[in-house]
Amino acid sequence: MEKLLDCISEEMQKAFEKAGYNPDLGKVTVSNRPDLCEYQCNGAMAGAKQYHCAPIQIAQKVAEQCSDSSVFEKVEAVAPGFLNITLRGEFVKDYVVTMTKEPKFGYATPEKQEKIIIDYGGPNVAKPLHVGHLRSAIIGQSIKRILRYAGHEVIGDIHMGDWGLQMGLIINEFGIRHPESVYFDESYTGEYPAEAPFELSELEEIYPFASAKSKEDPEYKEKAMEATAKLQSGVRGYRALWHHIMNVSVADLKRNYENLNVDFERWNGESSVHDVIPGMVEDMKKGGHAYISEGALVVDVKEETDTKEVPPCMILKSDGASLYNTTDLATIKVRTEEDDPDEIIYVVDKRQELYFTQVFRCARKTGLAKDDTKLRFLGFGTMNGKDGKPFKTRSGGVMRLEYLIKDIYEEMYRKISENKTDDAAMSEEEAQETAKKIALSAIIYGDLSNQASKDYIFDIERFTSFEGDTGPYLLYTMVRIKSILNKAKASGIDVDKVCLQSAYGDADKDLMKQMAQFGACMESAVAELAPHKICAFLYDLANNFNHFYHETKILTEEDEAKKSSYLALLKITLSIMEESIALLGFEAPERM
RNA sequence: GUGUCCGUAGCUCAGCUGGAUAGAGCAACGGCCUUCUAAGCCGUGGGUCGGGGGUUCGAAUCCCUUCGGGCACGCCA
Repeated sequence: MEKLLDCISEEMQKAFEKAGYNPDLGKVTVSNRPDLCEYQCNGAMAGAKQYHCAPIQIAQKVAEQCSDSSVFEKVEAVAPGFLNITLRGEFVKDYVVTMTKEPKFGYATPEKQEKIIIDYGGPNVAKPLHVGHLRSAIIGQSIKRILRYAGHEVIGDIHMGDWGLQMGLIINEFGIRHPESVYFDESYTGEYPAEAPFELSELEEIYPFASAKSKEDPEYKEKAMEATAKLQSGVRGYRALWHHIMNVSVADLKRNYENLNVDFERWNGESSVHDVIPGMVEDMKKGGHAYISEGALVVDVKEETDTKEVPPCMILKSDGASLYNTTDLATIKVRTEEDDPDEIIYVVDKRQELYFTQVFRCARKTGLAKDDTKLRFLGFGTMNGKDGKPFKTRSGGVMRLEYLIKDIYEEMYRKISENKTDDAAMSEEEAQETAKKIALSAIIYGDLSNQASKDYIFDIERFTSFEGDTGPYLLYTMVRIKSILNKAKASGIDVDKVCLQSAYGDADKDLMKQMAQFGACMESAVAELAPHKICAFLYDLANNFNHFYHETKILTEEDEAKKSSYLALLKITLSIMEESIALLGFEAPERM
């Protein structure tokens, strides 16, 4: 359905036309002076020059044309030329009623349904997820849900780091520790054991150990590189070991991402495009795009309009090895051939912007990506600690994502246990489930309510205090609504039959006006890939609701029509909130 | 050095397709629980929107300049 502001603007445009002015001037916006009016139109001032008269005169003439509108309750011309608009309660109420009858509350989804791949997550195999992985996961997942809501076909691909030197490091170190292991016996031709020869904990210990050692010991690093080469060339034992590493590691990654309510349709990584790299490189050479520069194979990606120097895109290092750009290009090739997406979105640290500019240009130039495939870089900022520097643990180390989640969960659990205001005590199981939901809302909302592209400060104290503009505040609001609806049911009211009657006062009218912004909110969130717009909308909605809640006695209301209308309003508020927080990636408990 | 992003209340941030008295949250202070969950609500104090020019009837918002900061800038990812 049409957005609320568009409906109002159309009405205003008619008034401009009737008054003899250009209808384009009739654009209406939400008032920035809510004490004066609900909506405003500044077109009279914009048009003053065009019509060579004082803006207030135009405004007055237009206002006169609005007197018998079914939309406007009141339109006032105010100096120097504002048009201050108040809507009819009936109009707002009817709009909201229509919303509830439409799918997705009347949000008009884009006409063209696209096939979109989102590349996010980007964990490294055999390395625990740390806080640096949080943003990509949460933002990517939310965008996936938002785009699906808009009707697109969306595929999430985790794009693991599972093929480079890190794997060689692990295999090499494992070989040093277990030289007798069958995987290193080159004469062995039998089946390898199905069971992995290590536990996750050992894997997690090996990698940082090997990584540190390789930096100090060149000979050790040489061995690890040899192991990498052997793996990549297909040595059986190395491949078998690699599969074990993958299985153990991926199982753990899945578990961790599940805790964040994050999932992927594709668990591909660098390894999955390894085989297409040689052919791709050949094509680039044959096509005349790739040439040797300073020993490395590169493709020029400069453009005339550049305001800065854009270095060439490197395809192979001077030692002939592939690198990050190579696998990303090969991934584009595979995706184009297998999926032929309309768009690929990369949810990656914003510091990689230049690299992706190079990769995108190279992919276009060499024909790996079709001209009409959009390649979009969505860079996110760093998650900093209270000191404004990248987030660290107290001891200065990198914090594991698991521990961060656990800390917040425990704090939540403690609060729930303290807060025994409810008549029936929670079971242990319910308390844990509830704490989990609240903790997740705190983490996700804390992240998504910031603009993705900006750095933000992740202040644990603030996030565990849960007051004000936070996820738990939203959940609390929803739990309140659920509680009232449950009590209404218990008192014998058929909650399915209640319906919106009218806007009785400012509080319920304001709440309805806020709901009516849903379509516009979704539209901009989709267009700009901006979950924070949904956060802002939700926060406003919750504020409006809480204001209404404190102004209004609902269950004790004696006028049945009013009571029914209020209860209907609660139901709509709740369902809009439920649908919205689901797009962010969390859900509300029954009580808290 | 080049490019890029940012600089708004004590702190963390909105607002930035130009509009009327620049908004939230936290922190501070003062109210509101015998009545639908006080993780809430209402109120008070707090800002020359980094500085300086310009465009405009009107600038936090657009342009220029300057200062301060982050980040990136060919063999890491």
